[in-house]
Amino acid sequence: MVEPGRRPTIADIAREVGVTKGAVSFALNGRPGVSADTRARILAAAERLGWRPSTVARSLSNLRSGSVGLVVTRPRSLLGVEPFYMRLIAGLERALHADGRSLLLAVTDHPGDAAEIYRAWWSERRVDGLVLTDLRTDDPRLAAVTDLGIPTVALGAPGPLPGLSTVTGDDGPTLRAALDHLAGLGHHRIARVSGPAGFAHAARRHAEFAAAHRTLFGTDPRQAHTRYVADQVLAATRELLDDPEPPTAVVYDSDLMAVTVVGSAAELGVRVPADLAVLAWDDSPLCELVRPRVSAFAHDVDADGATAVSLLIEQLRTGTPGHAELSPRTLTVRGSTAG
Amino acid sequence: MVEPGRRPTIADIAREVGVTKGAVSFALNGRPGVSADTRARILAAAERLGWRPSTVARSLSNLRSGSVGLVVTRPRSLLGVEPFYMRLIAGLERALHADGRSLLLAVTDHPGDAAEIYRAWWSERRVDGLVLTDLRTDDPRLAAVTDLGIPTVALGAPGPLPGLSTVTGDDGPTLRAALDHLAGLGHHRIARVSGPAGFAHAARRHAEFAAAHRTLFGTDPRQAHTRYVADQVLAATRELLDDPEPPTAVVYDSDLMAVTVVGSAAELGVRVPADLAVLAWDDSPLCELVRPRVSAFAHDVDADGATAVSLLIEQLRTGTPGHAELSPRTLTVRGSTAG
DNA sequence: CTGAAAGCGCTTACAG
DNA sequence: CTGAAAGCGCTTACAG
Repeated sequence: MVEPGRRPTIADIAREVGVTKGAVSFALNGRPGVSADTRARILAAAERLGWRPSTVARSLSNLRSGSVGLVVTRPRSLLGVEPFYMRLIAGLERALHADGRSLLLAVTDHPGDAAEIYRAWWSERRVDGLVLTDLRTDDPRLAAVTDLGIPTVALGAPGPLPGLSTVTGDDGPTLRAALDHLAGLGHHRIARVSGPAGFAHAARRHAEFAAAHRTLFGTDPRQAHTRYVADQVLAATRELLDDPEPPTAVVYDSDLMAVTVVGSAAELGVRVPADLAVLAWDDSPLCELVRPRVSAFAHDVDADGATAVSLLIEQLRTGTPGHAELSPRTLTVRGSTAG
Repeated sequence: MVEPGRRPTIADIAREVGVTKGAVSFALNGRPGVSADTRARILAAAERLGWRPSTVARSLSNLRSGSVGLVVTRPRSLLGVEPFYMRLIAGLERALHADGRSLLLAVTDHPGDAAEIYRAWWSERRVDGLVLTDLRTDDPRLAAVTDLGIPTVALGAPGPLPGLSTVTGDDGPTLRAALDHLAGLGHHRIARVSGPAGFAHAARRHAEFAAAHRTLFGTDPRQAHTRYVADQVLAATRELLDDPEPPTAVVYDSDLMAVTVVGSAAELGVRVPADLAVLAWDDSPLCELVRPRVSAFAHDVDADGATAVSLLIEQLRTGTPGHAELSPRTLTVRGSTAG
């Protein structure tokens, strides 16, 4: 008998069926070592009592927490509007949930805190592994996870990293496709506004865009680095437009950046797309909020999150990091780059 | 000696200092029962070894998980663009983190799943309590958490609920302020587009807006219920505008709704604010993305999350649910309701 | 194949 | 004030 309110344990089942707790554990975990008849009676009792395994008890035995950690190190003000993070979190949670795991989340405005949080999580045995995003050039977090030996997957890493699982992507083809699309519309002064150079992905795209531009036009493109904040994006754009030979098209490093510019076109003194074509890296419903709607390169955040999770789970099982590709980016043409 | 890679436990500290594990536990938790000298030596050893408590071990002893659960039951497609959820999650995480707790998150497209997830979390001892949002009229989750006896705080509940902590707000004054603001600009045909009637907050605001409108104008206002999806919001707006005496101002139930309408004003055949003034419930940077910028009633999501968390923690400690008020809403006037 | 026992890393009621 | 021991709910190596 289990008094109401108390949640049943394997001891209750064992008493009910008249076997040991060990036998119950074997039966419930589908391991050999218990007769078919006993197993059936144990499963029936578990069902009848409404037994579910205690996650913490199992974790303590396993020395595994069942959780995967993600530290989002972006300003809170950005988090609300930049759709990427919510989508990433939802995607990771879905993939982890499907494997009976959960996501441990921390949000901090200060990037330097991340390594400290990892250290605490690891020593408190809160996480079995980590998902890293927004890798920086010379990222201090890499040393931290390597030193501590935390199984980790780096999502969107520029390339394979020693000891980590990585989900990498080659942005070159996408950036060439961006240039091709715009050049096909008659543009030949095509600039780019990039995220902060401190981000590995921004630095890499910066270099790859330059290379693609040189191949196509034989010259270096104009590119600006800026933070993902509205007024700085507008300032960077204004500076590009102040050039004696201003660009007629700009590729932005996020959908939010591009949407901000299209929304503020009048203040910038340009018409989109007549004076300035605008193309976004990353797509989201934000791109459909402004007029003209914003052309964008979409990628499948859910799929990339699932890829990262499966690599990490595999690494937890085998001890060996794995590598995979980001989902490809596909262009959706809308009004902001109309012909 | 603790071999490298292995994380130290209180047994290591006990051996190092030459006392029992119990003494170590008392010392580390600041409880009486150990001499000042021993305590100091224990703390020093813990520091030297880099000891941190194992969360799962502590949870198993305490029979408390240290986690609070949130199930977000909105379509994933909405989650990316609607800033509220990411802000709520970040706010809850911050408040919980400050208390050494963590947020367990699940995202599901299907509202019916939530009660099932609560049940699983509870029986697996994954959570100590829950945060409920987006209460529905006759919400099946209420019966579930009451039956199971899960400590729960309902954020944005219409009023006190038996057995639950609640953070409630009176929307009446805000809706009257909305009408006053618009009437002050000369509007007297003021409609409202509301979220689905199934949501308790939408139903309540619907009724309170009607009451406020009757008080001010002596007539019932036109109001429409719609899902938080772009085309349905536009359809509802179009229907209002098709009236022989169309409204000259509309109050929308979210910033995203209002921004969608302002972004699509041309398709709707209206100029904002000349033909149609637009006012949003909830503020976010989205409101600054379109032109004209959208006037909105802001509230402090972070503060409300912190309030919910502190009520829940108090309830976990005392067993008694508490009640508090939502942060007040403040109007930011922008171009969409310019004079 | 089966069962009794130890162990995961903590906390705490209880006896000296 | 101090210490030895049992317990939280599982898993699993080991002996019958």
